[in-house]
Parts: sequence; structure tokens; C-alpha cells
Amino acid sequence: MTRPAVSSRDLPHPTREEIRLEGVLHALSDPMRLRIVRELAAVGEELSCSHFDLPVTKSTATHHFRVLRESGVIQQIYRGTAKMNGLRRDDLDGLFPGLLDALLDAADRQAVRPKSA
Amino acid sequence: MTRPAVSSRDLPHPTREEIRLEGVLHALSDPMRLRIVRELAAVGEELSCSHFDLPVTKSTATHHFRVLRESGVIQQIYRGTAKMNGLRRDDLDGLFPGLLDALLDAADRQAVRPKSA
DNA sequence: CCCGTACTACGATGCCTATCGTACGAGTCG
DNA sequence: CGACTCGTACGATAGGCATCGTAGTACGGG
Repeated sequence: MTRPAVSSRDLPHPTREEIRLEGVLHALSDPMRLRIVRELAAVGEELSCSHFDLPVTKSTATHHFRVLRESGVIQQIYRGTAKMNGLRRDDLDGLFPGLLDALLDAADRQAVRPKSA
Repeated sequence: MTRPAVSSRDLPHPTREEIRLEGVLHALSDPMRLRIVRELAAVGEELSCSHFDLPVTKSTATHHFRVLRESGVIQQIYRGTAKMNGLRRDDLDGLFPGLLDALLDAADRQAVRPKSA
């Protein structure tokens, strides 16, 4: 699913061709991860892990970022002490045109709905 | 997540408002269920459970159909001994315009790709 | 009424995963 | 160097889930 790491401190990512729709959907089916992706899309630029104020511990956050990276949804690189996260929009749009936008739009619509019973 | 059953032999479905994006994505993140949905979409009409020739036992198939129903992706009703399955296209399109088509298109594109390493 | 077909229910199993806490490694800045 | 920040690694835990097999229920037809 992922490329081997050539040096320490660099992170294995799937190539574009290795990205699987099922993996992307699974990654996005977790509320915490969907939230991360929505924020990345809204801001439109790379964000450090610590920028996100998630209601989970840091180890759990690390886990979610890894799932997103290994599924091909985000790309991560170290920038000094920070680890920057960016949406792989080009790859996703190339593989699945319109999907990411449809997903983000769906998430936006749901976010506006009454949280409900 | 689902309405209570009023009589035996009728199946609890979530109302349109109860359908959650995360649930839909989770349902579709399983290859077997994605396959079922793709077939339903391709045929465009209701299909009985037994119409599908899935590489799993019938108990497992029952499980997958239930997940799809409880997430709001399909609707199921008994018709004699058969249980018919239909895509809830109106509800999904109403909640998340364009999402279902984008997902089906993405699945089609992936299906054409070399299965790969 | 009896049988066959269609699907379910239940229990078991093994794997995956979301979560945490603690201890650690890598960089940066004084 | 030393301390601080950012993020990781590892182990534990608890719950979810895909799968199976077996036994059972509901319906329709002879």
C-alpha cells in the first residue's frame, strides 16, 4: 500500500496509482478524519498537525493523520519540527474527477443540517 | 439510527434526515458492498438478494445488505419470499447532490484501471 | 399439508481500529 | 549544552466487524 521509506524522518506515501477508492472512503468515514480534511480543504494550504485542535490525544491524532496519508488523501512532510499536511487534490481529482468536491460539498451540507435525533 | 419495526418481517430504515455521510462512506468502503451498489446502479431497478453472485456465504451477504440498509444507501422490502433491494437515489441525491454519481463514476474508473501491484 | 427456496438469527472467531498513557527522538532557540 | 516543542513508537484496551456454520422462520407451490 505504501512506498518504503528511504531515510528516517521521511514518510511513505502511496503513489497515485496505488490509491484505492475503498481506502479513501474508509479514511473519510471517520468523523475526526473528515473534519481534518474539511479544514484542509477550507484553508487551501498546508497545515501543521498542531494547528488542528482535535478532541483526542496527540497519539490518536498521529494515528488519524497516518491513516489519511496511507490512504492517499493527504501528503505529509517534515518542515523543521512541524509536520505539514496537504490535501492531495491533484491526485484525487486525476483519479476520481469530481469526487473530492462532491464529498466536501456533502460534508458542508450535512454540517448545516440540524444535528438531529 | 433506524426506525423501530412495527411488525415482524418489515425492515427498519433510517429516514432521509437520519442518513449520515460518515455512515454512507463507511458502507461503501467495503469492496463487497461497493460491488452491490454498483450493480444496483447499473441495472437501475430493484434486485433480489439472490440475484447477486457474491463470493461469500449467504449469512455474510445478509450482513452486508443490512449495513447498506441501515446506512441509508439501499431500501429493502419483502416481496413474497424474495427480498428486493433498491438504491435510495432520491434520498441520497436530495441530501448530497452529485455525490452518488461521483462515487459511481470513481468506482467505474477504478474498475478499468490495471488491478496492479 | 409438505417441501423447497429465500433469507435470518445466533454464536464463534480472528482481525482491525480508535483510544489512551508513557516514554522517546528530532529540531529549535536561548 | 539545556530546555522546550512537536510529533512518534509502543503497549494496552475495548469495541467493531467481516466471515463462517448451523439451525431456524416465512412464503409459495404442488
